[in-house]
Amino acid sequence: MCTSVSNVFKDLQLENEELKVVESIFSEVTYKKGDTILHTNEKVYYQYYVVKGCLRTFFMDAKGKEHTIQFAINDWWISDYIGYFSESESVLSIECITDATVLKVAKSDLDSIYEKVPKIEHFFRKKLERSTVRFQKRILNNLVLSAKERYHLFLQTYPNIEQQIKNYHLASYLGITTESLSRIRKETL
Amino acid sequence: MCTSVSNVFKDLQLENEELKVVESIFSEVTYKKGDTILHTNEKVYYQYYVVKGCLRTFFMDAKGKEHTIQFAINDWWISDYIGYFSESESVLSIECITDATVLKVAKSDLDSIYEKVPKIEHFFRKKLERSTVRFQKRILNNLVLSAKERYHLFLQTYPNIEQQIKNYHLASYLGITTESLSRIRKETL
DNA sequence: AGCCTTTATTACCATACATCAATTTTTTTT
DNA sequence: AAAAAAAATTGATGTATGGTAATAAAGGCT
Repeated sequence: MCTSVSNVFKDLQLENEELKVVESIFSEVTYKKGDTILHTNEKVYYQYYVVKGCLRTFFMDAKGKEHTIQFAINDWWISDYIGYFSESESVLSIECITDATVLKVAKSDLDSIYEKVPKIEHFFRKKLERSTVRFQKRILNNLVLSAKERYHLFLQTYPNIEQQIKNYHLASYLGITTESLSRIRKETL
Repeated sequence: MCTSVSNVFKDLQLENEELKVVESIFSEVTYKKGDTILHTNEKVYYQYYVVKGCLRTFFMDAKGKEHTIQFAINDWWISDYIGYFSESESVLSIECITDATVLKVAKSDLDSIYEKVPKIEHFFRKKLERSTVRFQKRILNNLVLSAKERYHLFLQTYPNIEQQIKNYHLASYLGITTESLSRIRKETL
Protein backbone atom coordinates (compact mmCIF):
# COMPACT_ATOMS: atom_id res chain seq x y z
CA MET A 1 0.00 0.00 0.00
CA CYS A 2 1.92 3.08 1.10
CA THR A 3 5.60 2.18 1.08
CA SER A 4 6.66 5.34 2.88
CA VAL A 5 5.52 4.00 6.25
CA SER A 6 8.55 1.74 6.39
CA ASN A 7 10.62 4.88 6.01
CA VAL A 8 9.03 6.47 9.06
CA PHE A 9 10.22 3.61 11.24
CA LYS A 10 13.39 2.81 9.35
CA ASP A 11 15.57 2.80 12.49
CA LEU A 12 13.30 0.32 14.19
CA GLN A 13 14.02 -2.93 12.34
CA LEU A 14 10.44 -4.07 12.39
CA GLU A 15 9.59 -7.70 11.49
CA ASN A 16 7.49 -8.10 8.38
CA GLU A 17 4.48 -8.97 10.51
CA GLU A 18 4.92 -5.88 12.64
CA LEU A 19 5.38 -3.64 9.64
CA LYS A 20 2.15 -4.93 8.14
CA VAL A 21 0.19 -4.14 11.29
CA VAL A 22 1.71 -0.70 11.48
CA GLU A 23 1.16 0.09 7.81
CA SER A 24 -2.49 -0.80 8.15
CA ILE A 25 -3.21 2.17 10.41
CA PHE A 26 -1.46 4.83 8.34
CA SER A 27 -2.89 6.41 5.25
CA GLU A 28 -1.31 8.73 2.74
CA VAL A 29 -3.08 11.97 1.91
CA THR A 30 -2.12 14.83 -0.39
CA TYR A 31 -3.14 18.44 0.01
CA LYS A 32 -2.91 21.65 -1.97
CA LYS A 33 -1.18 24.82 -0.85
CA GLY A 34 -3.54 26.77 1.37
CA ASP A 35 -5.62 23.76 2.44
CA THR A 36 -6.58 23.59 6.08
CA ILE A 37 -6.21 20.05 7.37
CA LEU A 38 -7.66 20.78 10.79
CA HIS A 39 -9.97 23.60 11.81
CA THR A 40 -10.42 24.86 15.35
CA ASN A 41 -13.05 23.30 17.59
CA GLU A 42 -12.91 19.97 15.81
CA LYS A 43 -12.05 16.71 17.53
CA VAL A 44 -8.39 15.96 16.90
CA TYR A 45 -8.21 12.33 15.81
CA TYR A 46 -4.96 12.36 13.87
CA GLN A 47 -1.34 13.25 13.93
CA TYR A 48 0.54 13.65 10.66
CA TYR A 49 3.94 12.59 9.40
CA VAL A 50 5.10 14.93 6.65
CA VAL A 51 6.40 13.15 3.55
CA LYS A 52 6.68 16.27 1.42
CA GLY A 53 5.84 19.96 1.70
CA CYS A 54 5.59 22.49 4.50
CA LEU A 55 2.81 22.83 7.07
CA ARG A 56 2.18 24.87 10.17
CA THR A 57 -0.09 24.93 13.19
CA PHE A 58 -1.38 28.25 14.39
CA PHE A 59 -3.59 29.73 17.05
CA MET A 60 -6.01 32.58 16.36
CA ASP A 61 -6.37 34.84 19.38
CA ALA A 62 -9.34 36.90 20.50
CA LYS A 63 -8.17 39.90 18.46
CA GLY A 64 -7.90 37.79 15.28
CA LYS A 65 -4.13 37.69 15.38
CA GLU A 66 -2.44 34.48 14.29
CA HIS A 67 0.28 32.79 16.35
CA THR A 68 2.29 30.07 14.65
CA ILE A 69 3.14 27.28 17.05
CA GLN A 70 5.01 24.85 14.84
CA PHE A 71 6.29 24.38 11.32
CA ALA A 72 6.80 20.93 9.84
CA ILE A 73 8.68 19.78 6.75
CA ASN A 74 10.04 16.41 5.52
CA ASP A 75 10.22 13.80 8.21
CA TRP A 76 8.60 15.94 10.92
CA TRP A 77 5.36 15.21 12.69
CA ILE A 78 2.61 17.75 13.21
CA SER A 79 -0.74 18.04 14.94
CA ASP A 80 -2.62 20.07 17.50
CA TYR A 81 -1.05 18.09 20.31
CA ILE A 82 -3.15 19.80 22.94
CA GLY A 83 -6.29 18.43 21.30
CA TYR A 84 -4.68 15.19 20.18
CA PHE A 85 -3.26 14.08 23.52
CA SER A 86 -6.06 15.37 25.68
CA GLU A 87 -8.69 14.05 23.26
CA SER A 88 -10.45 17.37 23.18
CA GLU A 89 -11.44 19.91 20.54
CA SER A 90 -8.69 21.64 18.63
CA VAL A 91 -7.46 25.05 19.65
CA LEU A 92 -5.06 25.18 16.71
CA SER A 93 -5.48 25.00 12.96
CA ILE A 94 -3.21 22.98 10.70
CA GLU A 95 -2.53 24.62 7.37
CA CYS A 96 -0.55 23.63 4.28
CA ILE A 97 1.92 26.35 3.38
CA THR A 98 2.84 24.44 0.22
CA ASP A 99 1.38 21.42 -1.59
CA ALA A 100 1.93 18.53 0.76
CA THR A 101 1.90 14.77 1.16
CA VAL A 102 1.39 13.38 4.65
CA LEU A 103 0.80 10.08 6.39
CA LYS A 104 -1.97 10.37 8.92
CA VAL A 105 -2.59 8.07 11.86
CA ALA A 106 -5.43 8.10 14.39
CA LYS A 107 -4.60 8.25 18.08
CA SER A 108 -7.00 5.40 18.83
CA ASP A 109 -5.28 3.13 16.30
CA LEU A 110 -1.85 4.04 17.55
CA ASP A 111 -2.83 3.44 21.17
CA SER A 112 -4.09 -0.03 20.33
CA ILE A 113 -0.87 -0.89 18.50
CA TYR A 114 1.36 0.01 21.43
CA GLU A 115 0.28 -3.20 23.16
CA LYS A 116 0.91 -5.38 20.12
CA VAL A 117 4.18 -3.77 19.02
CA PRO A 118 6.19 -2.43 21.98
CA LYS A 119 8.84 -1.10 19.59
CA ILE A 120 6.28 1.41 18.41
CA GLU A 121 5.49 2.62 21.90
CA HIS A 122 9.24 2.92 22.42
CA PHE A 123 9.57 4.95 19.23
CA PHE A 124 6.88 7.40 20.25
CA ARG A 125 8.23 7.75 23.77
CA LYS A 126 11.61 8.71 22.33
CA LYS A 127 9.93 11.11 19.94
CA LEU A 128 8.17 12.75 22.88
CA GLU A 129 11.45 13.05 24.74
CA ARG A 130 13.03 14.87 21.82
CA SER A 131 10.06 17.15 21.43
CA THR A 132 10.15 17.91 25.16
CA VAL A 133 13.75 19.04 24.75
CA ARG A 134 12.79 21.26 21.84
CA PHE A 135 9.86 22.81 23.67
CA GLN A 136 11.89 23.49 26.80
CA LYS A 137 14.53 25.16 24.67
CA ARG A 138 11.88 27.24 22.98
CA ILE A 139 10.55 28.41 26.32
CA LEU A 140 14.09 29.30 27.38
CA ASN A 141 14.69 31.22 24.18
CA ASN A 142 11.48 33.18 24.48
CA LEU A 143 12.40 34.15 28.02
CA VAL A 144 15.95 35.13 27.28
CA LEU A 145 16.30 36.35 23.72
CA SER A 146 15.25 39.56 22.00
CA ALA A 147 13.14 39.39 18.84
CA LYS A 148 16.24 39.96 16.75
CA GLU A 149 18.11 37.14 18.45
CA ARG A 150 15.15 34.79 18.11
CA TYR A 151 15.04 35.59 14.41
CA HIS A 152 18.69 34.76 13.85
CA LEU A 153 18.42 31.62 15.94
CA PHE A 154 15.50 30.48 13.83
CA LEU A 155 17.47 30.98 10.62
CA GLN A 156 20.33 28.96 12.06
CA THR A 157 18.19 26.19 13.48
CA TYR A 158 15.77 25.75 10.56
CA PRO A 159 17.60 26.95 7.44
CA ASN A 160 15.36 24.82 5.23
CA ILE A 161 12.13 26.29 6.42
CA GLU A 162 12.65 30.00 5.81
CA GLN A 163 12.57 29.66 2.03
CA GLN A 164 9.18 28.01 2.10
CA ILE A 165 7.33 30.44 4.34
CA LYS A 166 6.12 34.02 4.20
CA ASN A 167 7.47 36.70 6.50
CA TYR A 168 4.19 36.87 8.34
CA HIS A 169 4.36 33.16 9.07
CA LEU A 170 7.76 33.62 10.62
CA ALA A 171 6.75 36.78 12.48
CA SER A 172 3.79 35.01 14.00
CA TYR A 173 6.11 32.19 15.07
CA LEU A 174 8.61 34.57 16.66
CA GLY A 175 5.82 36.34 18.49
CA ILE A 176 6.28 39.71 16.78
CA THR A 177 4.51 41.71 14.08
CA THR A 178 5.46 41.60 10.40
CA GLU A 179 6.47 45.24 10.75
CA SER A 180 8.95 44.44 13.50
CA LEU A 181 10.35 41.52 11.52
CA SER A 182 10.72 43.80 8.54
CA ARG A 183 12.75 46.25 10.64
CA ILE A 184 14.92 43.48 12.01
CA ARG A 185 15.72 42.17 8.55
CA LYS A 186 16.57 45.67 7.36
CA GLU A 187 19.09 46.21 10.16
CA THR A 188 20.75 42.92 9.40
CA LEU A 189 21.57 43.61 5.77
CA MET B 1 12.74 0.04 51.58
CA CYS B 2 10.94 3.19 50.48
CA THR B 3 7.23 2.49 50.46
CA SER B 4 6.37 5.69 48.60
CA VAL B 5 7.46 4.24 45.26
CA SER B 6 4.32 2.14 45.14
CA ASN B 7 2.42 5.37 45.48
CA VAL B 8 4.09 6.84 42.41
CA PHE B 9 2.75 4.02 40.26
CA LYS B 10 -0.47 3.43 42.16
CA ASP B 11 -2.62 3.49 39.02
CA LEU B 12 -0.49 0.86 37.35
CA GLN B 13 -1.40 -2.32 39.24
CA LEU B 14 2.13 -3.66 39.21
CA GLU B 15 2.79 -7.32 40.14
CA ASN B 16 4.87 -7.78 43.28
CA GLU B 17 7.82 -8.85 41.17
CA GLU B 18 7.56 -5.75 39.00
CA LEU B 19 7.21 -3.45 41.97
CA LYS B 20 10.35 -4.89 43.49
CA VAL B 21 12.36 -4.24 40.34
CA VAL B 22 11.02 -0.73 40.10
CA GLU B 23 11.59 0.08 43.76
CA SER B 24 15.20 -1.02 43.45
CA ILE B 25 16.07 1.88 41.14
CA PHE B 26 14.46 4.67 43.17
CA SER B 27 15.95 6.20 46.25
CA GLU B 28 14.50 8.65 48.71
CA VAL B 29 16.45 11.79 49.52
CA THR B 30 15.64 14.73 51.79
CA TYR B 31 16.85 18.29 51.34
CA LYS B 32 16.78 21.53 53.27
CA LYS B 33 15.22 24.76 52.10
CA GLY B 34 17.68 26.55 49.86
CA ASP B 35 19.60 23.43 48.85
CA THR B 36 20.56 23.14 45.21
CA ILE B 37 20.00 19.61 43.95
CA LEU B 38 21.49 20.22 40.54
CA HIS B 39 23.97 22.89 39.49
CA THR B 40 24.49 24.09 35.94
CA ASN B 41 27.04 22.35 33.72
CA GLU B 42 26.71 19.06 35.55
CA LYS B 43 25.67 15.82 33.87
CA VAL B 44 21.98 15.27 34.49
CA TYR B 45 21.62 11.69 35.63
CA TYR B 46 18.37 11.91 37.56
CA GLN B 47 14.80 13.00 37.47
CA TYR B 48 12.94 13.54 40.73
CA TYR B 49 9.48 12.68 42.00
CA VAL B 50 8.45 15.12 44.71
CA VAL B 51 7.06 13.46 47.83
CA LYS B 52 6.93 16.62 49.93
CA GLY B 53 7.96 20.26 49.59
CA CYS B 54 8.35 22.73 46.75
CA LEU B 55 11.16 22.87 44.20
CA ARG B 56 11.91 24.85 41.07
CA THR B 57 14.19 24.72 38.06
CA PHE B 58 15.66 27.97 36.82
CA PHE B 59 17.95 29.29 34.14
CA MET B 60 20.52 31.98 34.82
CA ASP B 61 21.02 34.18 31.77
CA ALA B 62 24.12 36.06 30.63
CA LYS B 63 23.10 39.15 32.62
CA GLY B 64 22.71 37.12 35.81
CA LYS B 65 18.93 37.24 35.70
CA GLU B 66 17.04 34.13 36.83
CA HIS B 67 14.26 32.57 34.79
CA THR B 68 12.10 29.99 36.53
CA ILE B 69 11.09 27.21 34.17
CA GLN B 70 9.07 24.92 36.40
CA PHE B 71 7.77 24.56 39.93
CA ALA B 72 7.07 21.16 41.44
CA ILE B 73 5.12 20.15 44.53
CA ASN B 74 3.59 16.88 45.81
CA ASP B 75 3.26 14.24 43.14
CA TRP B 76 5.01 16.27 40.42
CA TRP B 77 8.23 15.34 38.67
CA ILE B 78 11.09 17.71 38.13
CA SER B 79 14.45 17.80 36.40
CA ASP B 80 16.45 19.69 33.81
CA TYR B 81 14.77 17.76 31.02
CA ILE B 82 16.98 19.29 28.37
CA GLY B 83 20.03 17.78 30.05
CA TYR B 84 18.24 14.66 31.21
CA PHE B 85 16.78 13.58 27.87
CA SER B 86 19.65 14.69 25.70
CA GLU B 87 22.19 13.26 28.15
CA SER B 88 24.13 16.48 28.20
CA GLU B 89 25.25 18.99 30.81
CA SER B 90 22.60 20.91 32.69
CA VAL B 91 21.55 24.37 31.62
CA LEU B 92 19.15 24.67 34.55
CA SER B 93 19.57 24.51 38.30
CA ILE B 94 17.18 22.65 40.59
CA GLU B 95 16.59 24.38 43.89
CA CYS B 96 14.54 23.55 46.98
CA ILE B 97 12.22 26.40 47.85
CA THR B 98 11.16 24.58 51.03
CA ASP B 99 12.48 21.52 52.88
CA ALA B 100 11.78 18.64 50.56
CA THR B 101 11.62 14.87 50.21
CA VAL B 102 12.06 13.41 46.75
CA LEU B 103 12.48 10.05 45.04
CA LYS B 104 15.26 10.16 42.52
CA VAL B 105 15.77 7.79 39.62
CA ALA B 106 18.61 7.61 37.10
CA LYS B 107 17.79 7.77 33.39
CA SER B 108 20.04 4.78 32.67
CA ASP B 109 18.20 2.64 35.25
CA LEU B 110 14.82 3.70 33.98
CA ASP B 111 15.79 2.99 30.36
CA SER B 112 16.84 -0.53 31.25
CA ILE B 113 13.58 -1.17 33.10
CA TYR B 114 11.41 -0.20 30.14
CA GLU B 115 12.33 -3.49 28.45
CA LYS B 116 11.58 -5.58 31.52
CA VAL B 117 8.41 -3.78 32.59
CA PRO B 118 6.48 -2.39 29.62
CA LYS B 119 3.89 -0.89 31.98
CA ILE B 120 6.58 1.50 33.12
CA GLU B 121 7.43 2.62 29.62
CA HIS B 122 3.71 3.10 29.08
CA PHE B 123 3.49 5.20 32.25
CA PHE B 124 6.31 7.49 31.21
CA ARG B 125 4.99 7.86 27.68
CA LYS B 126 1.66 9.03 29.11
CA LYS B 127 3.48 11.37 31.47
CA LEU B 128 5.31 12.86 28.49
CA GLU B 129 2.05 13.32 26.62
CA ARG B 130 0.56 15.27 29.51
CA SER B 131 3.66 17.39 29.87
CA THR B 132 3.60 18.11 26.14
CA VAL B 133 0.08 19.44 26.54
CA ARG B 134 1.14 21.65 29.42
CA PHE B 135 4.16 23.01 27.56
CA GLN B 136 2.16 23.75 24.43
CA LYS B 137 -0.38 25.59 26.54
CA ARG B 138 2.39 27.55 28.20
CA ILE B 139 3.78 28.59 24.84
CA LEU B 140 0.30 29.67 23.77
CA ASN B 141 -0.18 31.66 26.95
CA ASN B 142 3.12 33.43 26.63
CA LEU B 143 2.27 34.40 23.09
CA VAL B 144 -1.22 35.61 23.82
CA LEU B 145 -1.51 36.91 27.36
CA SER B 146 -0.30 40.07 29.07
CA ALA B 147 1.78 39.82 32.24
CA LYS B 148 -1.30 40.57 34.30
CA GLU B 149 -3.30 37.84 32.61
CA ARG B 150 -0.48 35.34 32.99
CA TYR B 151 -0.34 36.17 36.69
CA HIS B 152 -4.02 35.53 37.24
CA LEU B 153 -3.93 32.37 35.18
CA PHE B 154 -1.07 31.12 37.31
CA LEU B 155 -3.03 31.74 40.50
CA GLN B 156 -5.98 29.84 39.08
CA THR B 157 -3.98 26.95 37.71
CA TYR B 158 -1.60 26.45 40.63
CA PRO B 159 -3.39 27.76 43.71
CA ASN B 160 -1.27 25.54 45.97
CA ILE B 161 2.03 26.85 44.78
CA GLU B 162 1.72 30.60 45.35
CA GLN B 163 1.76 30.30 49.14
CA GLN B 164 5.07 28.46 49.09
CA ILE B 165 7.05 30.75 46.83
CA LYS B 166 8.48 34.26 46.93
CA ASN B 167 7.28 36.96 44.61
CA TYR B 168 10.56 36.96 42.79
CA HIS B 169 10.19 33.25 42.07
CA LEU B 170 6.83 33.88 40.51
CA ALA B 171 8.01 36.97 38.63
CA SER B 172 10.87 35.02 37.12
CA TYR B 173 8.39 32.32 36.08
CA LEU B 174 6.04 34.82 34.47
CA GLY B 175 8.93 36.45 32.64
CA ILE B 176 8.63 39.83 34.35
CA THR B 177 10.50 41.75 37.04
CA THR B 178 9.55 41.73 40.71
CA GLU B 179 8.71 45.41 40.34
CA SER B 180 6.20 44.71 37.60
CA LEU B 181 4.64 41.89 39.57
CA SER B 182 4.35 44.18 42.56
CA ARG B 183 2.47 46.74 40.48
CA ILE B 184 0.18 44.07 39.06
CA ARG B 185 -0.70 42.82 42.52
CA LYS B 186 -1.38 46.37 43.70
CA GLU B 187 -3.87 47.01 40.88
CA THR B 188 -5.71 43.82 41.65
CA LEU B 189 -6.57 44.62 45.24
C1' DA C 1 2.32 42.48 -20.81
C1' DG C 2 -0.70 44.62 -17.69
C1' DC C 3 -3.99 44.41 -13.93
C1' DC C 4 -5.16 43.01 -9.35
C1' DT C 5 -4.24 40.90 -5.09
C1' DT C 6 -1.08 39.70 -1.71
C1' DT C 7 2.96 40.65 0.85
C1' DA C 8 6.59 43.65 2.58
C1' DT C 9 8.40 48.09 3.90
C1' DT C 10 8.58 52.54 6.10
C1' DA C 11 7.26 56.39 9.21
C1' DC C 12 5.09 58.17 13.22
C1' DC C 13 3.23 57.63 17.60
C1' DA C 14 1.61 54.53 21.65
C1' DT C 15 2.30 51.28 25.31
C1' DA C 16 3.68 47.50 28.27
C1' DC C 17 7.15 46.38 30.79
C1' DA C 18 12.21 47.20 32.21
C1' DT C 19 15.68 49.63 34.72
C1' DC C 20 17.51 52.33 38.44
C1' DA C 21 17.31 54.14 42.92
C1' DA C 22 15.25 54.96 47.25
C1' DT C 23 12.20 53.37 50.91
C1' DT C 24 9.28 50.37 53.51
C1' DT C 25 7.90 45.95 55.07
C1' DT C 26 8.77 41.30 56.33
C1' DT C 27 11.60 37.66 57.84
C1' DT C 28 15.55 35.76 60.04
C1' DT C 29 19.17 35.79 63.34
C1' DT C 30 21.22 36.75 67.66
C1' DA D 1 13.01 42.28 71.49
C1' DA D 2 16.51 44.41 68.80
C1' DA D 3 19.42 44.21 64.91
C1' DA D 4 20.41 42.61 60.47
C1' DA D 5 19.21 40.73 56.23
C1' DA D 6 15.99 39.70 52.71
C1' DA D 7 12.01 40.84 50.16
C1' DA D 8 8.55 43.94 48.45
C1' DT D 9 6.98 48.41 47.13
C1' DT D 10 7.03 52.88 44.94
C1' DG D 11 8.40 56.67 41.78
C1' DA D 12 10.79 58.50 37.82
C1' DT D 13 12.47 57.50 33.45
C1' DG D 14 14.00 54.40 29.38
C1' DT D 15 13.35 51.08 25.59
C1' DA D 16 11.78 47.35 22.66
C1' DT D 17 8.11 46.21 20.28
C1' DG D 18 3.12 47.20 18.93
C1' DG D 19 -0.53 49.66 16.23
C1' DT D 20 -2.04 52.40 12.44
C1' DA D 21 -1.72 53.98 8.03
C1' DA D 22 0.26 54.89 3.78
C1' DT D 23 3.33 53.24 0.15
C1' DA D 24 6.06 50.03 -2.44
C1' DA D 25 7.23 45.59 -4.17
C1' DA D 26 6.16 40.95 -5.57
C1' DG D 27 3.37 37.38 -7.31
C1' DG D 28 -0.85 35.48 -9.93
C1' DC D 29 -4.16 35.62 -13.44
C1' DT D 30 -6.43 36.68 -17.96
